[in-house]
Amino acid sequence: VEGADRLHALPSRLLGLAALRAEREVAEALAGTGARKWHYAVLAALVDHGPVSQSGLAERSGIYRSDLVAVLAELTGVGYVAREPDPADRRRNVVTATEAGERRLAELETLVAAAQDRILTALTTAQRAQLVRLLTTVVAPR
Amino acid sequence: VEGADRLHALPSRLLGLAALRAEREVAEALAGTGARKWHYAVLAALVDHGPVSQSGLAERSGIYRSDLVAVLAELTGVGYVAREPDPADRRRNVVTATEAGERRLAELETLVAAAQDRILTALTTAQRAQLVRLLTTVVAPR
DNA sequence: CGAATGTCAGTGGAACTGAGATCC
DNA sequence: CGGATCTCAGTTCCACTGACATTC
Repeated sequence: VEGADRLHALPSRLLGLAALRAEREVAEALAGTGARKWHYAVLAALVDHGPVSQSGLAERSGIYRSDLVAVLAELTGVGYVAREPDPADRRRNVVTATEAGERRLAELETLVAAAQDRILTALTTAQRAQLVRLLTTVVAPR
Repeated sequence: VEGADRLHALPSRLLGLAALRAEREVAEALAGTGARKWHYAVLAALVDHGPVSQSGLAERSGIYRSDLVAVLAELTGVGYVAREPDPADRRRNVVTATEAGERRLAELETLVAAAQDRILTALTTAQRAQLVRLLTTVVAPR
């Protein structure tokens, strides 16, 4: 029988390990400025696509709409986003990134980008692109 | 400005998403027979490399020494592994896979393999190998 | 009415920490 | 003695669920 290392080539295991390190790298990078990954995700989603309702924002950014509440409370508390009732549908809140929020996003952007670089440090530029392509395919809705 | 989708091409995000789906797929596959991913990891590590102490097993399989205790309790409880004090060093326990454990591993193996297949269903065989190669490089000790 | 929205409380799993007991 | 090993208790974080009030 071959001395196969079942664990070390298992895709699900490799994904878990890589994701764990990536998560940590990002968290560590953002921790210095008191931000967490959802702060970046929410700000990026808002700046890239404009104001939305909370449920729409949850869908865009991937956060759960329950957990979004706490994140928005933090971000509005420091003035990075504004949350106002939608006059057209009073069930909804319209969430908008403020100018301070856009500046904050730019700041976080460099930190996140540096973290990505640290995560993929062992890969060439072409390999990084390929990895992103493969992962995008894997993650794509069936 | 380009309408760039910062989030959708972010490696750390893609890794997190893919890992989450993979984790779920494996958990779901194993849940049918009452196993969890650590059961497979521990059995595979034991069968592939032979008996070890708990700390060695923890290192091999990636589980924490603290959490390993509970997993071993479950596996010894149903007779898949044996845990005996090491006569040469009585601080240690020697953990061994029983014959029933080897049969159990074979059973879990097919379930786990099927889960991997479901995870990577959108990729060709060559792409899967490439993904494993890239992830292995990313995860490799620096 | 049913359906959607925002909010809150809570669950379960996993990674991780700290401390004790035993033994080298 | 210092250091390693096993064990237990507990913390923190995150994805996720369920329920509720309000509004469409």
